[in-house]
Amino acid sequence: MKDTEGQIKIIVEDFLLQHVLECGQCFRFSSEGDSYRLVAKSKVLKVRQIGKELTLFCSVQEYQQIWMTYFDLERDYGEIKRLLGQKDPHLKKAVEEKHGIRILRQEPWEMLISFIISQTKQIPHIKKIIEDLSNCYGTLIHESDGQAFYAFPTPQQLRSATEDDLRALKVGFRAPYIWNATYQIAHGKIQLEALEQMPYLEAKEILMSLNGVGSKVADCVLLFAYGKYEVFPTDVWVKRVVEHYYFKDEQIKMTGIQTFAKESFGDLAGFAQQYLFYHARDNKIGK
DNA sequence: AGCCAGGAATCAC
DNA sequence: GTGATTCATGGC
Repeated sequence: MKDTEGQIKIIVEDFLLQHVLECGQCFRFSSEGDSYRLVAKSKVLKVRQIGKELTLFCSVQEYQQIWMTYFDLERDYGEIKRLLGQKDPHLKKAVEEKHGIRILRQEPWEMLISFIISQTKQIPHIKKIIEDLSNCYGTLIHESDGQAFYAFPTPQQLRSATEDDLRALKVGFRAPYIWNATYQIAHGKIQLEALEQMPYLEAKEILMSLNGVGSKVADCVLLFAYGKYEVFPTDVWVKRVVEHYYFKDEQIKMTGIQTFAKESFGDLAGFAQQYLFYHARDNKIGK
């Protein structure tokens, strides 16, 4: 690791910024020339990758306290990919194609609201709504070239939005879901920090007690914010790719997909899901 | 124009 | 308990 005037250079293996950011797990990033700019953890980060060299435009302290964990840089993805690749040829192909994926460690509250918004929406629209939410209710954290960046609003900040305010941001029928979840969290009815230490099913049950949070949204929060890697979030793409590759295009129920994933991928189901999802969506598998 | 999107609640049986 | 319908909005 080298530190040169506010930028860190590190060598990364099994890491490709494009895969990490564009595989559908996060929403607040944009491509800027040969770099990406992302907003997370109430920070704005410019980051660039050339070959195996990753350059982060931040201090050493910020890297060690935030981004090393955020990008999951201390995990051996080579080993994960090796184990998954030997399970079956379809997964092997997905892993080879999307070899640079990392499962980010994002913030529970932001993931909760983001994935409540995500239901039956396409990723570009999800990104726009999250930007609008942040611009309207979040804290100004950075300005450059006349462009302002806002942190994702805290529960307390989002409390100032009425249901109609939310509807104005085009969240549609999700407005009461977001409003209610914000109320529950802001008033401590549900403590998101407490889910960290809980077993998967117990934490999932609590998340699903929120209106508008079903099995898939809960699993996304548990995977992308809490690192519960045994989950297998099953959306339309994952359902299609599993049916196509493993059940000869036969229609399978959600419970069947979950059973299949648990038996096939075990503790690595979350990783397998992300390789399969990105691969399927990029190649329109099963559609 | 009609169908679908990183689904979930509600109703019908 | 399972299956169909409904829910906003935007992209194609």
